[in-house]
Amino acid sequence: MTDDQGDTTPSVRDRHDAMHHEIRQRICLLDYPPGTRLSEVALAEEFGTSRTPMRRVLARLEDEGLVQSVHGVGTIVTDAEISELEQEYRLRLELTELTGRLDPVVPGPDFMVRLDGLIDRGAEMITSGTPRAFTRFDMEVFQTLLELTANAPLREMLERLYYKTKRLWLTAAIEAQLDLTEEFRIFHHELEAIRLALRAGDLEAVAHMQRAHISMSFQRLRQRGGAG
Amino acid sequence: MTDDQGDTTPSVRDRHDAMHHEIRQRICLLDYPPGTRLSEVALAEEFGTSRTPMRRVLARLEDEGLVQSVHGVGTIVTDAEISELEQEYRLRLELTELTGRLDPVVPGPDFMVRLDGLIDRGAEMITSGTPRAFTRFDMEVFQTLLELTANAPLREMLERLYYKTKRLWLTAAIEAQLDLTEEFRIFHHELEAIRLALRAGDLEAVAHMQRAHISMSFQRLRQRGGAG
DNA sequence: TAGGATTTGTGCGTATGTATT
DNA sequence: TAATACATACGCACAAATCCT
Repeated sequence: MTDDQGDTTPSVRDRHDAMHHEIRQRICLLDYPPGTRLSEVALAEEFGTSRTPMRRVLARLEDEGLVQSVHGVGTIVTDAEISELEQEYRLRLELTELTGRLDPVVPGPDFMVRLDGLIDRGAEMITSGTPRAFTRFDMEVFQTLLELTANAPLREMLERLYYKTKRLWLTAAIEAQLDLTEEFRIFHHELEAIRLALRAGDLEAVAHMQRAHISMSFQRLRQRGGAG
Repeated sequence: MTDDQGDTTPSVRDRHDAMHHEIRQRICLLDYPPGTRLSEVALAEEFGTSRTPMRRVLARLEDEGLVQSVHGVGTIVTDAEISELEQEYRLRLELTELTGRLDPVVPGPDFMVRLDGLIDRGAEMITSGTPRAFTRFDMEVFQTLLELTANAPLREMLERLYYKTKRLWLTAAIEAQLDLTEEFRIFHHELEAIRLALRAGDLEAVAHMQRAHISMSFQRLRQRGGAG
């Protein structure tokens, strides 16, 4: 009798995924900004485990490029110049477009209801949102729109690229003194456009819409970053 | 004084990469066919280390989808149906095409010399090659052609997809009773076509050439696999 | 059905490397 | 320059889970 159904005791893998997900989110929310030294023992204690499983999580984060462990020094949250980020952004553009061609999933009415809810929350966030809340919201939207393709490896790679680029977006956006309220507004507009395309059942248009906005978002970052 | 240059003592990461590379190659060469149970202690002893670093390697292979560790059972080399492989193949097609557009690298004369050498070896292999030698050769060609793009994340993802699909190609090709000599011949022809495109400096053509051949290769596999 | 053999997962002490004083 | 502090890397012993007899 294993836990193949229902909520019995969480398996080893579940705990691993939960810790990985949590720490990855902290990195993207800048709870652990680039350069932060993460302590194996401190994290292990916090999550109620020992160093060994935590090292497994940190190793995975290292393979994903989010942290780097150096013997004798520590596990440091990685940083990158905008120029280094550009390769990842351009690849992310192309993979995003692929979601419209590779195993697209026409969403059901429940999906549209969830999207409506997200868009409403996004509208409220324009005036009252903090950078942190906005990032959380962005992550939630990303995970939702990822359901529009059934191609598992594509989803996996898009997720990797998203977290690797998104965490530095917030850092760079603050440093470049971008008008975050304006960014919120643009994002909200993007979501409405995506909803329109979804209602028309045009998943390729949805993908191109996302691609265009990611491209413009990076463009704004680069212009301000290069200027100021 | 660290080992940043020259051949001083290999670093921790070097040993890790070497073990990972070796075991991954064994999986693709069918030294460890799908379903094989890998022993942590046996592998650790063979590589002259303990379980801990070996577990780190196996964990990475698990993240890459090549093996799966189950508590109390063992670490098993994963298997997949052709239908499951199709998603990965289609994504690989698209990423291969991207190598011609994302940070293409015009190769120098030394690269062309190496390619000439590879093509010559490929010609010999048509008559005298074993499936194992052919796979090794295919891996070497893949790594060489990967140099034609400078986009690091694209290379990384292409590598992941290559090993995840290639290891099952050999299994499926043997089971579907494909004419391997004919496959060798086709591959050699592909390489000559790629060389032609490279001499013309048309990297986009090189990418499309690779894409076309990967597509046709999978097509042959699917036809025979579905028929017999 | 129960028990033993085998395997992966966990916890912790120790070794090794780095940075700072 | 040397010593001390502290971090990750490693190795081993034990716990937990599964399979086979």
